Amino acid sequence: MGRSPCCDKDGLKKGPWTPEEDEKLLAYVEQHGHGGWRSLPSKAGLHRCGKSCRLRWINYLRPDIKRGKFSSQEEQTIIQLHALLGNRWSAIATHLPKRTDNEIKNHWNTHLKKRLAKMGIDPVTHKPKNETLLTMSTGQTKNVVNLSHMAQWESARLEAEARLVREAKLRSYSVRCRQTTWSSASNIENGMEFVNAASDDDATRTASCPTLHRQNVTESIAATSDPSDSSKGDSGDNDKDNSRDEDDVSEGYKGNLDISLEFGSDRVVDNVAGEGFADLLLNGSVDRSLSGEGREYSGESCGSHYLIEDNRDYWNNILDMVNSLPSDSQMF
DNA sequence: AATGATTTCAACCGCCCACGT
DNA sequence: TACGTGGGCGGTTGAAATCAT
Repeated sequence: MGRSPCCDKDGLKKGPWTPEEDEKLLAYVEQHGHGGWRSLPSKAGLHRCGKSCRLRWINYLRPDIKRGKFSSQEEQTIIQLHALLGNRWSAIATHLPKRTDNEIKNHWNTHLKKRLAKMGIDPVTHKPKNETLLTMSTGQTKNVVNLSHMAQWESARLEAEARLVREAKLRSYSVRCRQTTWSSASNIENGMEFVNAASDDDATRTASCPTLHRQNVTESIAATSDPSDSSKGDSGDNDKDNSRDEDDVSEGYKGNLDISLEFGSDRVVDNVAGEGFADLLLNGSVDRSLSGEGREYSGESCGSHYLIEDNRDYWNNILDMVNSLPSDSQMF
């Protein structure tokens, strides 16, 4: 199906925005709010395409935008999220408050990508690029190699989360934060927490209510502390408090994981993907999040103590590697 | 100081998806 | 169900800024 252009191209201005145009757009948005971009230009007295107006607002005029140099913390976050999410800039941007996807994308392309390349890491796959890397210290090499494995695993899992969300949405679930037994155990293995929210929109808006789902994690662990139970899988039998629908979701989650790469709506994935990870990266940072500080559970209760240690070391090393790099100017 | 090369980043473009009719 | 529309996304472009010679 074809579609008409978003606007009549004739007579519309392109290129850099003038201060006068900015003023008009700002004034209009302040008075009427944003949205309705197609009709906005004529209403605002702008000879611009609606898309152009939207972009200008989102990337420049929006009041909650932070401009200027990226902090090392922000750069770390971008690198780590890129390892997990790839070029999903909008998803990455949701974890960098006040930064736009465009800005992040530009920063990646102009700085971070080169930095990783300089380190011998393929910025696309986050895998070591050549054999020279093998001469690095054993631990570092191991961790870099692990990155791709973990990224692939996480991608598959996040896709499964997305599917779960879609299925849940279809069943008209009410919005809530919850944890399935399976996801609790596996997320703890990775030092991460995820939420199976019923609505992707609400999953985005309400974030993951970190406090609440931390509690849920603890509760779920307590309920499934017997490794034999979790190894049997959760079909609802060992989680009597859950509704039938929730059991269905758990089943779907487990059943779909292995085929998860076949499907996926990026936007849904993005929404889901970010929640726990944002908490991990921005609030707890790696050390705190992975060390289990202030939490009740232990990795061993899930039979995965070594995984926690492994991943913690792994991420710490990634951070160390990034931190050890001099700033852009020194490096390049 | 002049000039060419390189880098940066704002903006555009085309595509995709969700939603309404 | 098919179609039209709006909004959003990621890739790319090109002018401006910066750097190197």
